[in-house]
Parts: sequence; structure tokens; C-alpha cells
Amino acid sequence: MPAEDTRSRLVAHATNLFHREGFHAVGVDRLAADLGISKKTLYKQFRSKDELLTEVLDRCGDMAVQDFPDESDDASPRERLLGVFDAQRAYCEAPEFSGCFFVNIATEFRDPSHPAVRQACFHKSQLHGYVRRQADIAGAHDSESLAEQLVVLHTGAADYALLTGRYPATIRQAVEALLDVHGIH
Amino acid sequence: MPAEDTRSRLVAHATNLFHREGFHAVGVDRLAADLGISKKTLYKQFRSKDELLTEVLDRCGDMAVQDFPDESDDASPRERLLGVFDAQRAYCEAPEFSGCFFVNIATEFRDPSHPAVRQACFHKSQLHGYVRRQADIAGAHDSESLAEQLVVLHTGAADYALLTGRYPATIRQAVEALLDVHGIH
DNA sequence: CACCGAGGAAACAGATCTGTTTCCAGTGTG
DNA sequence: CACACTGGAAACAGATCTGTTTCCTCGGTG
Repeated sequence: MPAEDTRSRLVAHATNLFHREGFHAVGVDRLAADLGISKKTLYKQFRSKDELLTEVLDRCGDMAVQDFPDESDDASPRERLLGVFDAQRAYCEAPEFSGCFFVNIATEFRDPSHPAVRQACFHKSQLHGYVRRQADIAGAHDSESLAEQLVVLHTGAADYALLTGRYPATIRQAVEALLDVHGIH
Repeated sequence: MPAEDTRSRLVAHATNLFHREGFHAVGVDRLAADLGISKKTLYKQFRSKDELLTEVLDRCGDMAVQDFPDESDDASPRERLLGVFDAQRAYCEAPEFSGCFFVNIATEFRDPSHPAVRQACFHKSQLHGYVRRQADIAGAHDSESLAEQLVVLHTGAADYALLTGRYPATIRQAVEALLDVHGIH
């Protein structure tokens, strides 16, 4: 098997396990065994487990943004913003859902200077920017506040789904109420 | 020093450290050393580190409810519900704030049957019940939905404060919008 | 066939944790 | 003083992790 395949299979599997069980809970022995390779091979691809995590975080950061509705389609800003939460709902209702990956990893590494925590902040800021752009297009009078409010709702909804096992059904109503208040129709 | 003092000092200190750095990141050696006692004494008070965590969680569960505005005072339900977020704001802006303790610990123990995770759910359900009671008193037409929405906002606000280092200033406006929608004036 | 390199299996080193045990110093009491 | 008890310091056992190394097997190539 080509080395690149081994590398990407490692990143993919590590993403799953780190997300579902946590970075510290998953040992490199298990990662290697699951993929039918030896630790020797793993450490030839990545200098350390931390380097593997960095690659995992980079990959997830890229993927998360793709879940936002395409800004070049012909939907209205309101529809796009509601679409963010529809996409999140689908994400949270998947059987393997286990919380926001970035928040989970950031909780494990409390140190704010750790790359994992910084990546989590960056992801939130990407959502923030997306909301602001949509709100500005729609002529909202305070897109900054709306963005903050929707980011809070977005984060809270994932937590709620994780703790209760059910995505909060009334989120959509709450989002619509906030969009109405900010004049986005 | 009386044994009871040692016990409660242990619980208090463990609460701080488990909250700020995580359960697994804080060893019993350090806990004992910080308090100037030996591990022997610690293990005479608690059979295991897990038993200490159980006591910590019980104590925090009791304390968290006390942060909700007293239901027997003469404030209106709307004022009480806004007061929940004012109290949270003060909590999040304290220098030692490091996220919702229950969510943090629950994230460490992914197993939903673990007492820590159950305690986290219980705490959220207590907030849910509080909101519902206030909403029902105020004659809301759908107190269940409002409770869900405010719990999501509440959880998300703590996450936001943890990740960004700043409590979301526009939460109050969002809460007021939702209260308005549900007919609570 | 002879050789060589890639990679698996597993031992190993070193660190770090929980929980136990040993030893000893200090203290209160007869 | 003699004795018993408390609790600190530290060694220890056993587990678990990361990362390294050793040994061996197997497949490709001259």
C-alpha cells in the first residue's frame, strides 16, 4: 500500500476516534492496530501523536466550513442562515455524533495557546464571519450582535444535543425570532 | 486538625482544580501536597479519587441551583429569567472562570452512564424546570419551547465565554427577544 | 539463488498515574 | 519514662501511556 494512503487513513481514523473518545483516551497502539499497521509505520508518517492531531485539526477545519450553505447560490441570506442550523441538525442527529469536535478537544487542552484551542476559536470566528456577511447582505442594522447571538445558539445547540441525546427542536424558532428582531426577512 | 475539616478542604480544593484543569490532569499527589497532607490521609477520607469526584459533583450540583434567583422574592418571572443570565455573566467574568464545570467533566467522561455525565444532565434539567415554572407563572403559551431555547442559550453562552474569553454581551437582547415572542412581558 | 529493504510483532525505556505499604517522628497519656 | 496512636515522607506495586529499538519475515530484484 502506498505511504500516502496509510497517512490519510491514519488521519481519517484518528479524526473519528479523537472526536468520539478524546485525544488522550485513544492510544497510538490502538490506532495502529485498528488499521492493521505497526507503531513503527505510524511513527514514520508522523513524528509524534501531537503532529497527527495537528493534521486532524487542519482537515476538520477545512471540512467544517463546507457545511455552511454556499454563498454563491440563489438562496436569500435568511434561508442561508437557517440552513446553517439545518445542516447542524443533520450533523447532530447522525448516530456517531459526539459533540463539537473543536470544543471537545479544546476542553481537553485547557491551555488557550494550544493549537487545538486556537483552531476551535478560529472555527467559531469563521461561523461568526459567515453570519455577518449574510446579515450585511440582508441589510441588518446590527450584524455584529446577530452574529454573536447565532454563534452562541449554534454552540449551545451542539452541547444540548450531546448532553440530552436530542437536537433542540425549537432552535429554528429561536433563530427566526432573532432574525426578525434584526430585520432580516 | 479535625478530620472533617480535612475532608471539606479536600473537596473544596478538588472542586477548583478539577474545574480549572480537569479531573485527569490533577493527580492525587498534587491534591495532597497542596493541602499539606499525605496521600495516606487523603485515602483515609476517600476510598478512591472517583469517590472524591462524586462528592465534588454533589456539592457543585447543590451550589449551582442557588445561583437561580429566589422563586419566593417579589420579582416578576421575566426579571427572574433575565437574572439567571445576569448571574451567569458574573460567573463567567470571574477571573478563575474556565467553562461550565459539568460540561467540562462530562466531556472528559464520554460514557453517558458515568455519574459525572448524569450530573451534568441533571443540572441542565434543573435550569429547564426553573425556566418552565417562571414561564408558566407568566402565562407563556409554550413554556416547554422557551425552556429549551433558554437552556441552549445558557449553555452556549458559557462555551462562548470560555473560547473567546468574553461573555457575549448581546445575550440579554436575545433572551428578551425570546421572552417577547413567548408573550412574557 | 542471494541480497536488500519495508514493515509487523513485541520487547523495551522512561514517564506518569492510582492506590498500598513501610518506616519513622511527634504527641498525648498512664 | 513507656506506650500507643496519628499522620507525614517516601518507596513500592501495578497499570498505562508515548516513543524507540530489536528481531524476524516476506516480497521484490540483480
